[in-house]
Amino acid sequence: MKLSTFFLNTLKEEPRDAEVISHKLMLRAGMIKKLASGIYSYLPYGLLALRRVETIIREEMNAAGAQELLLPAVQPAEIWKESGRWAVYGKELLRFFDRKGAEFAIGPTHEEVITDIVRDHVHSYKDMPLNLYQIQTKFRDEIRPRFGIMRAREFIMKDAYSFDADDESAEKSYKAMFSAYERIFSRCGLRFKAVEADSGPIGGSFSHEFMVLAETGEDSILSCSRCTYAANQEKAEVAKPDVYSWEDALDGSPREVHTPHIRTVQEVCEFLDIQPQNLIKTLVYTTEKGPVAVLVRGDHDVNETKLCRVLGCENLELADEVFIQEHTGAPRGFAGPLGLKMPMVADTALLKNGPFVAGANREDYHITDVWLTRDARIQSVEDIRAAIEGDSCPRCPTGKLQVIRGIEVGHVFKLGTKYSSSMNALFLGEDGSLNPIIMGCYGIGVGRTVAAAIEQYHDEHGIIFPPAVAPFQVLVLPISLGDTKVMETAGALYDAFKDRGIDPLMDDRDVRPGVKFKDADLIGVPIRITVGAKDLAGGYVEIKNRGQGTIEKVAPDRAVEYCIEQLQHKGMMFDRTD
RNA sequence: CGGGGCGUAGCGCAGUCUGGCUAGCGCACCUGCCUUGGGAGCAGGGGGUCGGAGGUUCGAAUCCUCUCGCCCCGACCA
Repeated sequence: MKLSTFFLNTLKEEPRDAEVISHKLMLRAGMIKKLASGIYSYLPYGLLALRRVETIIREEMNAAGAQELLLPAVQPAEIWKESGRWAVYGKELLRFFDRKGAEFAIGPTHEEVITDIVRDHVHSYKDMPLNLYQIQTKFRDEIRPRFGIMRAREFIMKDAYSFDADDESAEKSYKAMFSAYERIFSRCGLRFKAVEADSGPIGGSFSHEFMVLAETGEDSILSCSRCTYAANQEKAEVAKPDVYSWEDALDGSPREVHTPHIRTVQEVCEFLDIQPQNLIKTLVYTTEKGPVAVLVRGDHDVNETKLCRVLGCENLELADEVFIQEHTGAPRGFAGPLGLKMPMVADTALLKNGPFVAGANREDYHITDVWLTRDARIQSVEDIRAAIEGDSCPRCPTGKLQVIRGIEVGHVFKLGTKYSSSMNALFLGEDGSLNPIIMGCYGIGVGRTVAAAIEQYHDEHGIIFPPAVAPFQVLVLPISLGDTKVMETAGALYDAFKDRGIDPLMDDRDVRPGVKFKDADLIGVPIRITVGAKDLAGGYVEIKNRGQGTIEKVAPDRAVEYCIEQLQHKGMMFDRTD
């Protein structure tokens, strides 16, 4: 491709609305253009990168035995009502009417559609295992789209669905996808981590998220320093602490102290001269099963996902001021476990390091010398707090959890029979019994993967594409268009790359060299070959590795070979498996 | 949905408080000269219903009312 005719417009100045690096660079490098909030066009340069990722995904999915199909973006309300999600999905599902008044939605995901297909075509255990996938545009009407293509409303996603006759087979399907994902992100050249995730209300025993590691990532990951345990913030467990002994618990007995207008953790600590870890924070939640008091240490936060699972409830909300006054007998800030008349759940951390200070359920009073299991009627002690840096690993004896940031690019989970049951996707087993198909679902944000690659690989000059994702792997940059020798050499290199099956980009624009160099750095082509008159007189061209910043002088007739070696040697080559 | 901010040329901005000649600047774009190893210089040029509607006024980018869009923080969420 010749740059003089390629549809590419780079920007010198930073777009005002862009916040994160990948968004800024994608706009500046002419990859995308915003049409509306969370809705973007892919311009040719951006599309090339997107296609690279798509191709890798396609190859690995096919290699794993999945079959590609294409599903409609517009979906009738009926199938959503059948699965029960029409009522549950909320405003994120963009709904509308057609001319006849029939109700439709734009697909945010395709479980219903795929289940509808499979229930009509799969009737026997002999038809499985089956794995079908699609790569296409989806729409979720996000409350707040941001970060450009990373969290857009319209986005391109690969979704695969597996169908199995029994759990063992379903687990195999899951593992096959898991390792396909490892290959996909490895081939993209990304540093990533698969972390345990909460499978949410859908249930199921497995769920993993694939996170591209980047400082600017939106998600927190807790990862063990010693073993392989890693989980997202929602799921991350905390090791059970040693429980205090009853001898310790004997000293002191609960005493009320006057704490006028002292209600926040910080205020109580200052007033009584104690540390937050010596305080019991009592939070009142309302659920569909009634109110519940949740006790955590003053320096800890409740993890509502874990709490929900422990309580077995679906809706969880912090109670308001009025509710608290009514049920604890005191305004917000003075609730405590002693004498509280509602179910209580305490976090495991409260089994250790007593005694504690807690609210007295009486305005302007707290209670000191509280030993939780001695003094309060606690229904259950569970792991319900958010894990934090330095917590003990739940899987190994000595590891500590550390917090790292990541961008979620993939999610694999077991759906079980949620959709097959509600939508009647049944099959006949070997024994003649009729059962719902066991499903799994495996997504990859394609556009987000491109953004994540940029987020992970860039410097102050621009993008540094991993070669497998790069729209072009090589850029031929002749310095002076007026010099015949330069243009001949550049042209020969350009043709030679094409002969070797590499599509090079040639900057044949009649602009000053500085402009070309700046653009080359910005758009992040992995290898740049500069052809200049002086170098040619010396018998060489200059080959720059964008990632390493190294520059080598190489004879023109060896240049193509050298570049290919570089791309292969550094593991940078776009390596095909099919 | 709550709080904050912004809409003036493709991009980045000034002008708005305190109304007044033909609405400016930088980048980008076009023409010419010149230049050619890290976003050169000179000269000339094109491009705007100042987000939209209504109002006040002799006169509105500027003041008032309504409205639409966009961004950030928060709440929320695959």
